[in-house]
This record gives sequence, C-alpha cells and structure tokens, in this order.
Amino acid sequence: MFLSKSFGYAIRGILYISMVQDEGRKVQVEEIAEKLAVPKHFLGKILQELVKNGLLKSTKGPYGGFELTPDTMEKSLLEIFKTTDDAEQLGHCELRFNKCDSDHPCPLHHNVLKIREDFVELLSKTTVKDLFTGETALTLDRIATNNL
Amino acid sequence: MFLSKSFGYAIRGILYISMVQDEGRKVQVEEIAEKLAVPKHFLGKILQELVKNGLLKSTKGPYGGFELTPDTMEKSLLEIFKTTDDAEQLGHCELRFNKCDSDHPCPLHHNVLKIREDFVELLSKTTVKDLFTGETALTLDRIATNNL
DNA sequence: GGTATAAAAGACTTCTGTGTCCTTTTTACA
DNA sequence: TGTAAAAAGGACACAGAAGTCTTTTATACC
Repeated sequence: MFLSKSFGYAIRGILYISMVQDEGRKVQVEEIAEKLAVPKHFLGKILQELVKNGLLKSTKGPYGGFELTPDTMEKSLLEIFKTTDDAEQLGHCELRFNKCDSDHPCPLHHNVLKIREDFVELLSKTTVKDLFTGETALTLDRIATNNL
Repeated sequence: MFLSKSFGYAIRGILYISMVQDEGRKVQVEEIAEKLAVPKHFLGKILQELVKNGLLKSTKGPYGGFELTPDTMEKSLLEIFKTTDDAEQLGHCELRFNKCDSDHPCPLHHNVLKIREDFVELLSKTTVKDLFTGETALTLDRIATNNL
C-alpha cells in the first residue's frame, strides 16, 4: 500500500544483523536471507543499496559480510525509505491532475496532504532503535522465523 | 503512493460525464479520453468496470455512450477505489511480516493502522458530489484541460 | 602468488499495472 | 434487413518492481 516490498526486506535485514552481530561478527546475505525466508540475491541488492547510502557497512572476502555502522541504530525509517522507494511520488496528486498544489488544489489535496504528513512523520520520528523498544518490541525469534 | 492511476482516471471520467451530460446526452469514451488526455482504450476498460459495479450506466450502439446512474453522485470514493484498486492490500503488514495483527503487532502496526483508517475514512466519507462543493470544487474547464 | 570466500555488478526472467489493437456484440435507424 | 455506431471483450505490448543467475572484484589466509 504505502511501502515497497524492498523496504520491508531492508528493515528486517537491518534488524536481523543488529540482533546477531553482538560479538562483532559479520553476517552474510546467505544467512540473513535464509533466516528471513527472503530471496537471497534480491536481498543482496537491497543491502548493497543500504551500504551505498551509509546505512550499513559491508566487507568482501573471507570473514566478510554485513554489519551495522556506528550510527545505524539512530537512522530513521525515512532514510531507509529513501533508498528503497521513490520518495518523489509523495508529491504526486492522487487524482492524477497535472497541476495540483496548495494554490490549485484538487478536492482531495488537503486531506491527502495531511495523511501523507502523518506518514512521513511516522517514518521520520521512528529510528531503527525504536523498533526494539516499547510493547511491540521485536525479538530475534519473531524476526527470524518471520512469524511476528 | 496510495491510489492507482486507474483510480484517478475513473474519478476524472465520472466527473467529466457528470459535467457534460446535463441535457441528458450520453458521452462516448472517445470524447472523454480526448478531453482528459488519457489513453482511450484503457479508460474504456475502467469505465466498463465501473458499469459492472453499478457506478455508471452504458448503452451500446448509435447514440449510446456512458451516463451517470441516478445515484452515482451519492457514491463514495471508497466504492470507486474497490473497483480500481486491490482493497485487500489495506490489510497487509508494511514491514512484510507474515503474522501482523492486533494480537501480534509489528512495531509500526498501530501507527500504520491509524493512517490507514484516516485514509479509508476519507474515501468513505467523500462522495462524488462532494468533489463539486467547497472551495476546492471542480469546474469543467479544469477537469477537461487537466490543468487543475 | 594461489585459493577460497564474500560482496558487487550485470544480464536475464517473471509478475503486475498500464496501455494498444483488433474482433465481437448490441442497438438505432434507413 | 443492412449498415453504422458504440461498448464489450480478448490478445498482445510495455514498464517498473520483484526475483534469479552468472561473472567480476576485493580480501583473508596459506
């Protein structure tokens, strides 16, 4: 509806890495994909994009793999969204009018804008760390078995 | 983002028909597509679906075309949404967890639910007629030239 | 340096929403 | 009854997201 499949995979990938890399070990796509029951190569490309955008760190070769950067936990979901989804679309009129802005609003413009703002605010104010706190906090088991 | 291209075409098609059928004349896809600057055959299929779902009436043959039903103006955008989009998706977890409901919510579950409810409420409470009232009311010129 | 390991990169396929084209059906009217 | 006009229906093409496969690049260790 709002978010791409890639976004979900990205989030879950980051979450998995953060939960198993405690003893400093790096994690391979192979393992992540298997545990999350997600297509390996597709996930690989997504993680690759996250690395390009500074949300993860990767190392090639033996003992290589993916790991969090020092500030991955502080990143907002909006930053992840920007690497996996086309943020441009947030500006397009839902009724597909060419010109639709605050000066020439379509009948749904103001209402849609409000909902979008709520959505963007949710993504902005939620950090990766936040996903581990509160009553809906995640556990490794729930992420890995994809049985949340 | 939230709505398909088909939805926008459907809305605009209905709006165009409602604005030019005053003298009881029926309107042809040909004309609608041309005025809205949208693909003719594609629009045809969308209008066809609207007819199937009772949101429009159509007549074949000479002097045929599309026209509103007695209650088209009272229909909600949600009903149009249901013919053009996959309403099922409104139930899917944005983080793509298999099991995500009020008993086993993902960290975004409650927030996403709220936004979706707002969205569905907007579609539910807005009727076709509503698009013609208020300060953002549409005019034929703005719809037809797609220059809103 | 050679080899094994892992990410990166690129080509290709599949699926779905969008869009095009051609044929069939229905209907008004001469 | 024939013809033209219109929607309905079906087959196909295109584009972007999703997914698969193979090759290249980087690196640790012998």
